[in-house]
Amino acid sequence: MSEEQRLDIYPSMMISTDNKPEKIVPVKLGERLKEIRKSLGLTLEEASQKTGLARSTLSKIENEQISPTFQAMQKITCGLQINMPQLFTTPKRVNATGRRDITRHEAGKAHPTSTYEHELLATQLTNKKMMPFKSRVRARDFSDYSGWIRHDGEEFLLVLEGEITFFSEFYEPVNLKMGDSVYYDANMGHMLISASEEDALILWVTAS
Amino acid sequence: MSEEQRLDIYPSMMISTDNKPEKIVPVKLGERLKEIRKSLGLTLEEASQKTGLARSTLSKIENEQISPTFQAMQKITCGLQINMPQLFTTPKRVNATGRRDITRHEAGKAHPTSTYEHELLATQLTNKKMMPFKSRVRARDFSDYSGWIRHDGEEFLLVLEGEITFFSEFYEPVNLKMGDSVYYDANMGHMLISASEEDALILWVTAS
DNA sequence: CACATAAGTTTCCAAAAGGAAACTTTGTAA
DNA sequence: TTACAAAGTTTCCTTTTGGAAACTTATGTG
Repeated sequence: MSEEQRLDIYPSMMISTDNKPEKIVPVKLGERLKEIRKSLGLTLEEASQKTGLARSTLSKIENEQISPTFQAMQKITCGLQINMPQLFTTPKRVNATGRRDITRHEAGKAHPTSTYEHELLATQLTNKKMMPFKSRVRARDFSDYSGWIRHDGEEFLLVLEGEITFFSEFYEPVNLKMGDSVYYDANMGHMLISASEEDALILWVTAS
Repeated sequence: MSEEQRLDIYPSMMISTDNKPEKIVPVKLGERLKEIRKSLGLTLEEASQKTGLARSTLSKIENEQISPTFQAMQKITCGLQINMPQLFTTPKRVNATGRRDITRHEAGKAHPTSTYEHELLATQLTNKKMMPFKSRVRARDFSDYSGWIRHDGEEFLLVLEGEITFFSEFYEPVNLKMGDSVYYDANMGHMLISASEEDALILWVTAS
């Protein structure tokens, strides 16, 4: 399969990349931190253990009694596994909201090619950031392809059934069994073939 | 829980988060500040006047001799008319290429919470557009949650094992069996519980 | 209800940040 | 090269942060 072919399975993939300039409003850090901690279901004590900051310190930060040092903030973001900007931005609700699209088992939109049988998921929705589909991998050999597959964005792949060999431009081929997954930049040449007796089934999600 | 993000499922989500708990590298704040100041063509003295911080203080911050307080950082961002995130993110983040991260079956990074057992995938890569993880759904009831889960971005969910009930703010609850999937806006309130005898296993991919 | 326990706040002190001024370095002109 | 000014760094001291423990406030439990 050439790369044009590959691209044609991305019809509704015009992804809304409305990168609005992040307008950061000075936010009450303490308040925000408390929100975050609560949303994680953590007590001060637990947060203390995760961050390495004393629970008294966290309390004071949350109540705006002190202004944490950058160091302290790093401990917080790192310990709670969040990123800095999250501490300053209150999650905005500007993007689309309220959409939902269910795809029942094997009820996706079929899209066969010479090397795959794709089953597109959530095709009712357009303008989505991700494009999920299941694929039955029929290719068995290099020669089933006419070259590297390559396109914009990033791709996540999970093996649902069987086994595949994942080839990519800059890495050794690797075998992936059921349950294994790989995340890669899709502009790096890639392709894959079934390595199991039955054609493998994979889940693919792409984003650009 | 109110409308804030349900952060516990977004551990290493976007920019900058390294996965090492203690070994924080992320930002050389001082270096970054110096870059910014230079690019504005300001001397320490001028920056001092604009920010209200002593020039000695600015010097020490730039040379990483001290860790500024949040207050100081606000004075900086405000005085120099920049956004907080600019201090943490190096602007040169463009489309990466050639990255690849394999996660073997059940070899993801565990991240248990009260309602889920998450297994984060592809955690070696940072700055990715998507965040994939598998989750064992332990919640069995509404009451296991303290409110809608809600956060930025869009989410794709595929049931790998068992059965779940998917609740969302604007739709009737719906049951999803193995192989079923759903795509939705994550800022619409949502939550889910296992409906099968065994706790269900799902694949989740989020993007924002 | 009193009691036990967990969650959160305040106190107190050591440690670190922030500011004024002294000091050093860099750049420029004679 | 010296003289000088501007830029940047370090010192010294005051103010503030951050941590341990005492204290107060919620949340059950029998």
